[in-house]
Amino acid sequence: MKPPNELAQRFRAEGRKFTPQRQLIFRLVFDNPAHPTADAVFAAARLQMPMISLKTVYQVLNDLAEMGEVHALDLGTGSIRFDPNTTDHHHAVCVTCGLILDVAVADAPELVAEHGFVVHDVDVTFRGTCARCVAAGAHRP
Amino acid sequence: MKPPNELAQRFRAEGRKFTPQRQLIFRLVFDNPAHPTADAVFAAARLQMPMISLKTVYQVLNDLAEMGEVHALDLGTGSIRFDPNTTDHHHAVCVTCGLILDVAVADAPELVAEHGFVVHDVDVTFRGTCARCVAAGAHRP
DNA sequence: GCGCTAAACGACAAAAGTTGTTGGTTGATC
DNA sequence: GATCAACCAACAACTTTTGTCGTTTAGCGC
Repeated sequence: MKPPNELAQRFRAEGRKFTPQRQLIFRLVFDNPAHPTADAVFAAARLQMPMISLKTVYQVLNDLAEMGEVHALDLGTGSIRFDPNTTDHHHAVCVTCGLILDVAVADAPELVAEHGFVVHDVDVTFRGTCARCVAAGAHRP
Repeated sequence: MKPPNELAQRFRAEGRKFTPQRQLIFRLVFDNPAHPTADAVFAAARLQMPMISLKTVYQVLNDLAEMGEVHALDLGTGSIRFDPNTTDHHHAVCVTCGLILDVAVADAPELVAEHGFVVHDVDVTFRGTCARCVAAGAHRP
């Protein structure tokens, strides 16, 4: 995801308006490694802009996803999460605390080619317990 | 997933009732490679038992998932899919027709160990276009 | 600065998938 | 057969996400 000031340029270049709401959401998502849900972004946005609506947050996040500036992830946690890191990587989800880690991709599997399946995307999700939860002894609550 | 008659024994051994509804759902899911949703199972069950309720289907499928007899998959298709194949394998989802293929696992990635993350499960989803849809020229509708 | 036009905003409500509640019914066991 | 826990179906609630719509606002040329 581009930094907010470059995003502003891109929005204007594409004829989109660069509203204060969008500006706020950009700042909240940019360089945010927490993989927030739309609701989490909404809660954070509300603190600074109490009148912002959930619909606007969804709209802006979906716009960013359409533009390829963020990735919308379904990690099986019940809601879609947004990731400003658009480089190719996997995710590790802690089943205890919900922590989400970025994981580098090792090898692109050509296995599926045997079925004649053309792979566009590979979504890989590791589920387990993160280091902190292991240390806390909370393997499986 | 065990065959229905063995499942009946396990249910009885655990004190669960082996009702006609459960029996029907077992038959519909057993050896079914289509990865059906709860709603699809419901539709199929209805043909043979018109009075069965969607809640019952969910309840039975969740029971089976809890018992480890089926896997509940969130493949990003909007609803949970149920897979009687409980061996370790990946899935390939055709973004055009929704076909779901089973894919063998090549190697368990130890990458995450570097973060101290203990991996319980690895969910890998390939998204792309299946051979039939490629042949039909429907790469991206 | 000023006005025009398309776009975005917020409030409301609805769609889809899943789960909770409840009261009556049924299965397994003795 | 009698007992009792468990299951069943109907209904409604819940969560996440999206559609609708009238109003407001940003951006752009003058």
